[in-house]
Parts: sequence; structure tokens; C-alpha cells
Amino acid sequence: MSTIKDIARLARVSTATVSYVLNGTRPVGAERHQRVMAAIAELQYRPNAVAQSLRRKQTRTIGLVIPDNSNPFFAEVAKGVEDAGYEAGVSVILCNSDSNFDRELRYMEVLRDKRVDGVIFIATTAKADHVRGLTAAGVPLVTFYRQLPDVDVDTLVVDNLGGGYQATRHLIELGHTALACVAPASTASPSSLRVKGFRQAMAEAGLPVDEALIYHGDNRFSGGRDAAEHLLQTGKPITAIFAGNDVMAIGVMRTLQAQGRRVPADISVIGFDGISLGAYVTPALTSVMQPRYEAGQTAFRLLLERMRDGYAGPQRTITLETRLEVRDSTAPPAR
Amino acid sequence: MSTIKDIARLARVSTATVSYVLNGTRPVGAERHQRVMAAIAELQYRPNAVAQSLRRKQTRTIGLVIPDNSNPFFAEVAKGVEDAGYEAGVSVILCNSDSNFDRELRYMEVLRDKRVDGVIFIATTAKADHVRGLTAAGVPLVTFYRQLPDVDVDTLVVDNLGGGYQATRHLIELGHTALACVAPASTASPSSLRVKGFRQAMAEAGLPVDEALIYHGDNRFSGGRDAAEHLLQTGKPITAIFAGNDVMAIGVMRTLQAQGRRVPADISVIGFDGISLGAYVTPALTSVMQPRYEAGQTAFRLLLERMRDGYAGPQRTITLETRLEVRDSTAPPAR
DNA sequence: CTGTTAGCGCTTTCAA
DNA sequence: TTGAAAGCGCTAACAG
Repeated sequence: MSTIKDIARLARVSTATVSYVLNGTRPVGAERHQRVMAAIAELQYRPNAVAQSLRRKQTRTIGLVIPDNSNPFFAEVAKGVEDAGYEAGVSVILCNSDSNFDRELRYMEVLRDKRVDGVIFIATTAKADHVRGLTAAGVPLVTFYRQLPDVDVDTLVVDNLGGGYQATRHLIELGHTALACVAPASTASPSSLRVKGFRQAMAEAGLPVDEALIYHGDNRFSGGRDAAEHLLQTGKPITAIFAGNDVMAIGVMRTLQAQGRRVPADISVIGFDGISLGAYVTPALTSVMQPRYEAGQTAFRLLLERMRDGYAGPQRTITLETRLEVRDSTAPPAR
Repeated sequence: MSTIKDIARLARVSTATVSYVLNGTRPVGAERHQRVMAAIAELQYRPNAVAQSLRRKQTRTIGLVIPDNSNPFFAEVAKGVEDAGYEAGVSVILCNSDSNFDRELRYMEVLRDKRVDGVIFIATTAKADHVRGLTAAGVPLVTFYRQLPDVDVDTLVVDNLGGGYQATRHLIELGHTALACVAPASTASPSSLRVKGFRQAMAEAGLPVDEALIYHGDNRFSGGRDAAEHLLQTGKPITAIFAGNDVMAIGVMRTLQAQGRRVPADISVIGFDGISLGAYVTPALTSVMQPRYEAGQTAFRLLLERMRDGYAGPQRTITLETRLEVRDSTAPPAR
């Protein structure tokens, strides 16, 4: 691979001149300019970005730390980040944390070592220790999905409370009064806010919340299955179920169907996330959509403002709105 | 951020000594070793990987060029690559080509500029021009999914022909004789090999292939929809359909159901890919699974052998076997 | 066992 | 308008 020296020699100019024509950072005489361009073409020269990074103290690379890129939700976010990065000429290093604190930590180290210009971080836990090393080193960081306590970083969140409210409101407007809710037990998590939105909508409609119909399941298919079984066993006349995420909602639907209940004729089901899978199941799942791709793009934009435009103002929090996507799994209750 | 010089000064040793304790590349006296370690801890020193890369001519970073990381298939491959990379201490730069040749080209340039140690490439087209720059520069490259013509690179493919055979064989063994097949028209693509496998199984079973029942649809949901409509219109007594990929298979199923046909009671449907979505649709889709995660891991391993172990032998081609996953969308024909 | 020093490939100041 | 040269942070050959 040829270097700037090779070009300089071939074009009979100094390396400085080559650099200047390369970057257009100082006028260069037409003659020499020609010769340099010719040499570059002849040797198929491409500047060494590693050397540039060392000199400029800028890598045009960011890190994206997410739990799992094969989860459709995060995949979409990652795509938003990558797309925006491509536009801006910034590469992104993909880091799956596997929801593992040590791995998050390790990646933070790697990213710091590699001197990335910034990091987008979807935290698994609400701990912020691993982020300190980066922020202390002055690396801009924006978090998404979950807020980090006591750290001065930009944060992007989805309006989970509003989304939970929206979902519940939809069911209530259809005429349902016997509602159940399925979500992980954790507190201060995105899911808990969704439940809070559920309660808020119920209260507002003057509907009592039967605590026996709030089931705590993990955010997976099996959690939905268990929830449906449990709810059916209570024997209570439920006509609609709000699941804290789509995968659980699908678990709920499938189990309901397996038990002979029709969705939505007997029981309506609504999810949260808007994963594309939801459009293909039968019946197609009504859900509260999270703007995942946009979230990725916005996160990148936030980061870029700090990286490039040198924004160094106070920490910012941006809330993204959800959108109700009505499909076939919700309908008015049978009467 | 502190540098090796700061450490050297604080520990009252030379920078060389610091480097040697850092890399354990030459014995260092206990006393000095101590002092260096202390200084590192005190200043929270972390070596600058950019400088190391420049010096060592090695970035411990690879590029992963895929059409779209939000496609579940590629997402899984990407995960395999990232996971294996993490184990080996290699970072991966995520590059979505969007199935766009220019974007592929641009990324190849970026990766070359960044001096990545290798590239894993899932090509969109069968053109190999953009790869030339990299291989000419001596960057190891392994391709997956699609073979690249006239380039001396390692290739990983899935046994599409065998998979198509496997799927068809499954239907035949269930007792079906009136089979239809849905796949893109392209030749020399993975899909065309699946069709070839279909034909092979049919021939072997002494079953004639009705060319009117080979439908060419694009690899999307809508392609499946169109296919089902078309096949139904022929009025022929089809009892089973082999779709070249799962998304199409789901389109086929949904359309069949919308037209009042039961799957699998009236018509069996089998797909190809094994996307997780298939497990959640109703009925759960029988499919030929491609080892996606393993493919990612294997691709990385192949690359690592060239990167690290300096394997410089001839181009290798590795074929990954498919696996039949029988679920609920296939059954013996009604009689 | 340890230190000095020449680069890796580039950018940019300083001097012409 | 141009070139010489210092230096980004590190490694490793060379010389003690």
C-alpha cells in the first residue's frame, strides 16, 4: 500500500503539498496539483485513516452498545444509527452486550481504547459505573431506552407511560371494562411505566383495577403463555388483555387460541413495540408502535451534535412519542 | 488522557519499559514493574489503540458488509460474527449495503481506508469489482451466501440444493404428489438451487413437474400472496407448496387461509430459512433451517485463520448443511 | 535488565 | 505558493 511519501516522490512535491491537495486545506499551484492527482490515480492511493485518526484525534467511528442485535427491536434501532452514520461519514462498531454487565464493561473499555468519537448505549441495567470511564475521558455518550442515574449524558426515551395509556384507552373506547394487564414486575423500567399508563387510563375512565388481573411475566413468549394460562384460571370474565410487549402478546394470543378462545371475538389482545412479526401473526396484532428506526437516527443526531458541532451544553432528555397501530386483534367485546 | 510518556515519567522509567510491561514482551525488574503498574492505576491509563494500530499495522477490527441488519436472517448472521469477534478480541464495523452496489462500494473503500484486518461480505450482486480493491490491498475477505466470480476469496455457502431436496422429500414422504413450487426467477442464485433440489427430488420419486405450478415470485410477502392467488386460479389439485423462503411461505399461507383453504388440512406449506417468525405464525411453519448464527461464526473463524494464523493457502469453499424443522404447516394430504 | 531512538503515515506550524 | 520538520502515541531494534 502506498503512502503519502510515495505520492510525494512520484509527483515531485513535498508530502505537505500532497496533504494539502488531499484535504483542500491550502491552495496548491495548478501544475503540482495535476501531478499529485495523477500520482494518486496511478498508485491507487488511499489515505491511511489510522494515521489520520492519530494525528487529528478523531476516528469518525462510534460505538453502538445494545443488548442483542438479533432482537428485531434493537435491530431496527441499530439500522437507524447505521443509516444516519453512513450519511455523516461515521462508521459504527457493533457491540452486543448480551444483557451482561461485564460484557458492557468490556466493550466500554474497548471503545475507549479505540478512541471512538462517541457512543450510543442501550443499557441493560440502571447502573452507570461503566459509563464513567468514558464520560470522564470526555467521550460523548447518549443513552436510549433506559435512563441512567447520576450521569451527565443525553438521553432518549420512548413515552412508555403515554403508550400504556394509549393502549388502554383504545380498549376502553372499544367498550371493554374487564381488562387484564401483563408486564414484568420490575419497577422503574420501561415496562412499569406502561403499566402506570394502564392504571392511569383505567382510573380516568372510572374503571377499577383488579390486582388479580395484573400478571407479572417476563418479557418473552413464555411469559405471555404463562400469563394467559393464569388469567384463564382465575375464571374472571376478562374481555381484553394489554401485554407490555408484542412477543408476550403473541404468547398470550396463541395460548388463548389453544384454549379455544377466539381473538378478538372472545378476548381482545393489544401489545407494545410494533415489531414487524406482529403484522404476520393471525390475527394481526394491534400494538403501540415505538419509533425504533427514528430513535436510532435521533440518537445519532444527538451524538453528532456533541461530536462535531461541539455542543457542550447541559444534558438533554428527548421523549419520542408512540403511535397506536390498530390491526385485527382488538374489537368491541361480545355482548 | 494520559499517554505512555506520562506513565514513564511518573514511574521513572523509559517509555520502552512501560511498553514492555504493558505487553509482557520482555522481562522487567520487579521494582520497576511495580512502579509502572502503580502509575497506570493512578492515571487510569489505557493504551491508545489507534497508535498501536498504526505501529503494529493491525487494527483488530473487521468489517461486516450485509444487505440489512434488520432483516432477521442477516441479523442472526451478524450476531454470530460479533460473538465470535468478541471472543477473539476483534471489533466489527457494521455496514449495511441496502442491497445497493454503490453503497457496497463506498463501504469497501471506507473499510480499506480504516485498515481493517479483514472483511466478511454478504454480496448483493454477483459482481466482484468492488472487492478487488480490498483483495489487491491484501485484506483477507470471506463471502457468505452468494459466490463471487473470479475472485480468490474464501466462501461459505449453505447447501441450497440439498435443502430444496430435503423440503421436497419431506412433502413426498408425507404422501403428496401434486406439488407446487414458488421461488424467484433468477438463475444462479441461492433460490434457483433450491428449485433445482425440488426438481431433483421430484425426478427421483418419479413425479412429473408441472411447469405451470412453478411460480416465480420475488422473495417477499407479496410474492407469496401473488403466488397463492395464481396457483389457486390454475384450478389444479395442488396439495402442497414449497416456497423458496419463509416470508413468501407465510404470504402463501395467509392468502390460502383468506381464500378459505386450511393449512395443512387442505394444502401443506413448507418454507426455507427458518426465521423465528415462522414459529409464531399459525400454523407454525415447517421449514428448512439455515444455520445462520453458525454461518456467522464460521465466517469469522475462516477470516481469523487468514488474519492471525497467516493462512495464505488457496481459496476455500465451505458448505453448511441445512436442517428440516417440521412444525404444523405440513401434513399428509387429505384423501 | 534497561534506555535511546527511529519510525508507523499523516497534518500543520514555521520559515522561506 | 511551497517545503522542512515536529510530533500524534506507540513498538521494537539496537546498544548498553
